[in-house]
Amino acid sequence: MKLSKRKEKILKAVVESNLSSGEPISSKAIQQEYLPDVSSATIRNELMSLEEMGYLTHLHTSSGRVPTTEGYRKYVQELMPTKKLTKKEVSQIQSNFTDKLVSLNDIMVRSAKTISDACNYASVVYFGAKDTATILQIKIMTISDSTKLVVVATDLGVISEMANLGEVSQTELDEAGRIMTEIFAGKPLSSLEDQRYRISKELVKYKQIFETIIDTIAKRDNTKIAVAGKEKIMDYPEFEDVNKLKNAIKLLDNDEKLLPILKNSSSGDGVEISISVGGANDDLSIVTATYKIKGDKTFSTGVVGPVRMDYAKAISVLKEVSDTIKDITDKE
Amino acid sequence: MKLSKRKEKILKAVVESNLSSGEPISSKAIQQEYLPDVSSATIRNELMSLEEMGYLTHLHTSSGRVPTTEGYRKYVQELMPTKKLTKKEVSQIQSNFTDKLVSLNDIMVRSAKTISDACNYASVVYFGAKDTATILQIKIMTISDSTKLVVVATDLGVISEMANLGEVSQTELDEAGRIMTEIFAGKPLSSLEDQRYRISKELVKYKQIFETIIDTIAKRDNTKIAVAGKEKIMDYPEFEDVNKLKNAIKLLDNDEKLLPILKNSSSGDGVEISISVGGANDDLSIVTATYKIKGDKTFSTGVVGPVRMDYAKAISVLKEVSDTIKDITDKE
DNA sequence: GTTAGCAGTCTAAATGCAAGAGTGCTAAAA
DNA sequence: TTTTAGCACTCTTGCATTTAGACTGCTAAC
Repeated sequence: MKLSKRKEKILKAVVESNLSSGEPISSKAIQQEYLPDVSSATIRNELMSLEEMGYLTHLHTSSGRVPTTEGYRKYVQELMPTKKLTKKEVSQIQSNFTDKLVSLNDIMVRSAKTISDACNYASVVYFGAKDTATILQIKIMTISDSTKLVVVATDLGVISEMANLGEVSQTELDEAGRIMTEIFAGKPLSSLEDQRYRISKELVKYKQIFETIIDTIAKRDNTKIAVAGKEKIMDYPEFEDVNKLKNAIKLLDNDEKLLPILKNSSSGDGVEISISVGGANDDLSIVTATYKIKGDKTFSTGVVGPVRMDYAKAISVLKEVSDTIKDITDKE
Repeated sequence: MKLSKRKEKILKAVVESNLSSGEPISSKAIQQEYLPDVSSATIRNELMSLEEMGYLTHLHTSSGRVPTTEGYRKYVQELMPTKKLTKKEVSQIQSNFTDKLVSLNDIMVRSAKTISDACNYASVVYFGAKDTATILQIKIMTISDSTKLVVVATDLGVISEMANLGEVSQTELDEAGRIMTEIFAGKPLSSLEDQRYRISKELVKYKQIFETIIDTIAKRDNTKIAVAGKEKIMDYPEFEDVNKLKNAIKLLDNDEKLLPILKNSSSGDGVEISISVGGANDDLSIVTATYKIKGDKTFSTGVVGPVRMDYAKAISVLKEVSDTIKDITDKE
């Protein structure tokens, strides 16, 4: 439904006022600060109408208006001005990616840190590409009698993990690596898990080695999400409430909870905003930007902050970071 | 100063009551629950005396007594009963270390998780041994044209990290690895940093490679402390206060703040208790256990919880974990 | 369609009161 | 000298009441 110009102005005023102060706003204040040309009574009428539409709400009879989640959504979708980052901010972001990133983990961790620093909220990075990264080569190296190092090189970076394979000669390890490379080269990383059954049946000789390697890589993959800047959101006034703070931290510390939210909101390509995510976490918003790199590999970045956060800035930062990552990974 | 038997009993009663309830205790309650043989008036006199000595305090005229930090200290040092872990608890702890640990990181992370789970507080692990681990071998492997994998094997486990060394042949890498092994084998890990100047001067040919490797390993080493179970302490009632909660989380999220506390309290060998650590963090206690493994390498484990925590249990858990780690590392 | 004006509602802060908890002191008992 | 009973005193906590102030919603006039 299309709002009248004046209703748009008023909704915008309510949201922006709430964004900066966190307090409800009265009809009189709207008149004084945003719309001096009409009377507060007229604004009151409009407010009532916007409230009926579900964009605003009322805490009690004599309190000013605050936007509903719906109101926020309308704002970010239709009314919000875009914000351009300053040159300084852009170069600040880019400077975090000047040295070459060699492991998948590096990219995630670095991105998360960069985003969080740039917009002063917490940030999450989900590198969906991790599952679909294309395997290039698998090597196993001898470290000590029983400890071996498994290295999986992919088109997006390298994963290396120690594994305890027992006493196996380097010759055998080389062969095992060669065979695994033959089977998996060109396939996505996730195929390691998927084809576990087939492999262990087909290649009886190295069954034990394969299984250990698959377990090791799979285990390593458990930390799927990089989170940065948790401490940053603690200072926003909405988290003066202990329970809200606890909820926020528990969410950010828990990959299992975070993942569905991230995956869900990043269904489309591009920027998506989820306001009031999670049942108990009414006070958290997540702005996500999902991009494809190297063709079809998803890369989701997100800013996690209070519902009244600077959405415009968050979006700009995410776009900048995503573009930078894209540049890096596609260049190679 | 030695306390009379009765004063000891009363101090013990106040501390233990406070430990379990978190509330101040009155003279009458002490009489009923701990010392039925004397009147509450007598207890009141003793309480006054203990207060003068600095072990107890008073929130206001008509409130019961709570222990001071000094009182807690006296308690844990002289009055606390030792607590034996149940068989179940012991095997629970040991079961976390059954599969072989191959990297230094593994040991830290696993220990932290185990401790936190066993006593339901947050835990920190500082593997001082990391700096002094003896280097056994250094290898550099080719992953792609420019990306190489640096592997440093030590007596305590392996460190592997990706580095961008540019286009160098495997032959050269082998030689560089061989030379570095020759120089560093038998020396502590920290010598990599320490001898940076000497090396880069002595071995001009591989200077670039050496420096990159040293940087890489040093960078990796930045995360010196493993922290686990942050979310566990959030549910203790003392952290209903937002600021206390914030302080606790900020401390646990900040290695730079944590390290001096850990290093400091683990100056001696064995168990140490720091109550009310950090200026603003009056409500956190850290119980640390520091041990030497493989001769002279320090390994500090710690339990971080509210001041009124189950110290006896924490100590037992730390001892058990430390013993287990010692077994593992010394066996090899 | 817009506005002024006002009654009505709700909050938030201040005030006062009563009940209860626990101490500190005194004087008597052991 | 130590212990105890008893009581006055202090402070907290919870509750009810009041008051001032902030806004709205409605009505009637512009």
